[in-house]
Amino acid sequence: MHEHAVPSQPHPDDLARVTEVFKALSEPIRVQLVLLLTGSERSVTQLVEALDQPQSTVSRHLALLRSADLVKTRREGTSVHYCLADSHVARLVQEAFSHAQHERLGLSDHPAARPVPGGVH
Amino acid sequence: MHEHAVPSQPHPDDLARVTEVFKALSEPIRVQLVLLLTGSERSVTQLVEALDQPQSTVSRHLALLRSADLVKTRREGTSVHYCLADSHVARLVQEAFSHAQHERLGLSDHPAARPVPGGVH
DNA sequence: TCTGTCTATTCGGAAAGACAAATATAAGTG
DNA sequence: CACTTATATTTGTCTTTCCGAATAGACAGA
Repeated sequence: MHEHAVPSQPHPDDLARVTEVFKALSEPIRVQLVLLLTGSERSVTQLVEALDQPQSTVSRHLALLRSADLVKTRREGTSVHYCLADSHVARLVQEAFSHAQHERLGLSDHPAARPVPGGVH
Repeated sequence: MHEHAVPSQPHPDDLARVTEVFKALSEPIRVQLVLLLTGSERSVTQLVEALDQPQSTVSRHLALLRSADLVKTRREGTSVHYCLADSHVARLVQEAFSHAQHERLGLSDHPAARPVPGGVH
């Protein structure tokens, strides 16, 4: 298994892109936005309500996610609906949570990705 | 597939941990350090040479990675050897590069993770 | 202990990023 | 056009983070 590997000297564009994505996901509110958009699109209003944060704050973070091409928008009348740009981000975030969960549950090293439905409480 | 999912309202500790990890990986030099440590441990001197950065800079970033429990150290005489704390980080970074590569190559959405050996030049 | 090597930490300044109120823009309604 | 709703952007302030020279600490050999 694992015949594939990124060389320790990666393509500069890839390195830049990777860090851009990680930076975009380095704030709790933005990770939460990604989670909320995983599986279903949502309007800004819905996101503001879900996060209970000022509208300008949510909008600003959405703008950042959009400038990183992690989310797309669709206008519908006066409201704007956001959704994930592709499955990449969701997958990445999913995996990160899987790891965090394992750590929290005291598991040493995970043998195979195996998150729990509902997220283990 | 994909019966598992993180709830849009994740465990607070997990959210904190996830953003901590993403933040740790949001700088090019730190991602490069992880790449260099993937598969083999390295001394600080080796890392300094590989990255061609001031020793204090490399050491400072290593310290951050260590405080995030992403790397471990082993002392050997006067030198210190770093290695990844577990397979989580490597996996996450690996996946991020796989995504970046796909994007760079103009592929729309990847159907299944399938990185290229050597990283595609 | 003195010296050289290797690594970690400190420190001051610069740059980047976050916050939220206020303001601007866009679209629909009458 | 006037008005409302929904979203975006501007603005000033504050916090965080980064950089790297300088300094400190740890270890081995003489």
